[in-house]
Amino acid sequence: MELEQAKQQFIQTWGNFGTQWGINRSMAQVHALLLVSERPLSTEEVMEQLSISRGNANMNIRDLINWNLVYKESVAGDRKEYFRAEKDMWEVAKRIIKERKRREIEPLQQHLSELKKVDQSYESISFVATIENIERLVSRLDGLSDTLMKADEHVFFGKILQFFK
Amino acid sequence: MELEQAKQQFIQTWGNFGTQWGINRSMAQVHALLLVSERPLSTEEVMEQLSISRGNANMNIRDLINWNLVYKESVAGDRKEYFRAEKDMWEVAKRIIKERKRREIEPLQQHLSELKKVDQSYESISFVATIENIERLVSRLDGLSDTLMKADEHVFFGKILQFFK
DNA sequence: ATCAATTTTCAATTTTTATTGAAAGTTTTG
DNA sequence: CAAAACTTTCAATAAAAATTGAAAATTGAT
Repeated sequence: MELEQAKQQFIQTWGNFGTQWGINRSMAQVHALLLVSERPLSTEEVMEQLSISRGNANMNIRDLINWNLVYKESVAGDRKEYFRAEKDMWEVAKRIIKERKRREIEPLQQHLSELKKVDQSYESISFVATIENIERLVSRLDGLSDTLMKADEHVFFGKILQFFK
Repeated sequence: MELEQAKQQFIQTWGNFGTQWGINRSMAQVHALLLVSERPLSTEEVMEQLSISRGNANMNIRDLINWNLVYKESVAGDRKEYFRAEKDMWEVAKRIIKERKRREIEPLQQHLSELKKVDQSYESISFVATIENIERLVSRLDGLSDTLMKADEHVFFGKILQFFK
């Protein structure tokens, strides 16, 4: 397979994978494009290579910057902004986890904790038990993700695999 | 807050949370409804309580059964099928992980491995390196999920937290 | 301060995804 | 085996989400 073809393939695959995890296709594709690009790209280049509109390209690049997965970069003698993706995938994973935690897990925990304020009664006992069950699970996975974010990749996987084999 | 109100709230929250993770709202809501229901429910009851159509209720219940999160249950003297959710949330998490692994992670690994067959050339070196980086990350997270699925909840979190504090 | 280059916004539109509901299929009962 | 009870399917429709593109805003060079 030719390199350009393989890159296109990757962009498609990454886009599909993204949608399955609640990330919009364009955003995942822009991310993929920047991941496999040797040099930083301008908005124009992203538009062209993915055949998407200026607005779409702009918004998704901004989003990726907010997720800390893409950086602005300036190119000498050019006024345009250029963009470059973080390529260390362990870093990428940590940043995605960090953001999803902040945007989704923490609000969920907030909501769950509110729900426990339901009027006490015989019937509400098992409801509260279910909510607490969910809370326990969420906070454990959350704690695991903290561990993951703070740890160095090799140490993290090294120690865990060691333990369970 | 009243119990019924709290249950409704939970159904909404779980539905929203689901959509953020690529799970369709109705499916997450049916799951939530069954999670907080004391007794198994029939398709009719699901339809009524969530105000959704028969087709929608049926399909999402089937899906939940395929995800191993919901069981059929028969009620004596009633010909209808009734449905009950798995309420041990640690089990729920393990089953979701298992299914997403099978449906999404494994195909992704397959694709990535194909992409490495790109024509070798000076330019393709860094592309292959990026793909290998992603492969390494995916297979490590995948291994972690295996560990998680095999381990007992308390042992798992006990040991991991022990290690990193 | 001007103005061309560039970026951002957002209402309108398109595309994708989810939902409906009625018809077809299946199962169970008498 | 007829027919009622129940479940499944799927083409049509509706709703939600993503995308466009042109206008507005911003930037920065002179």
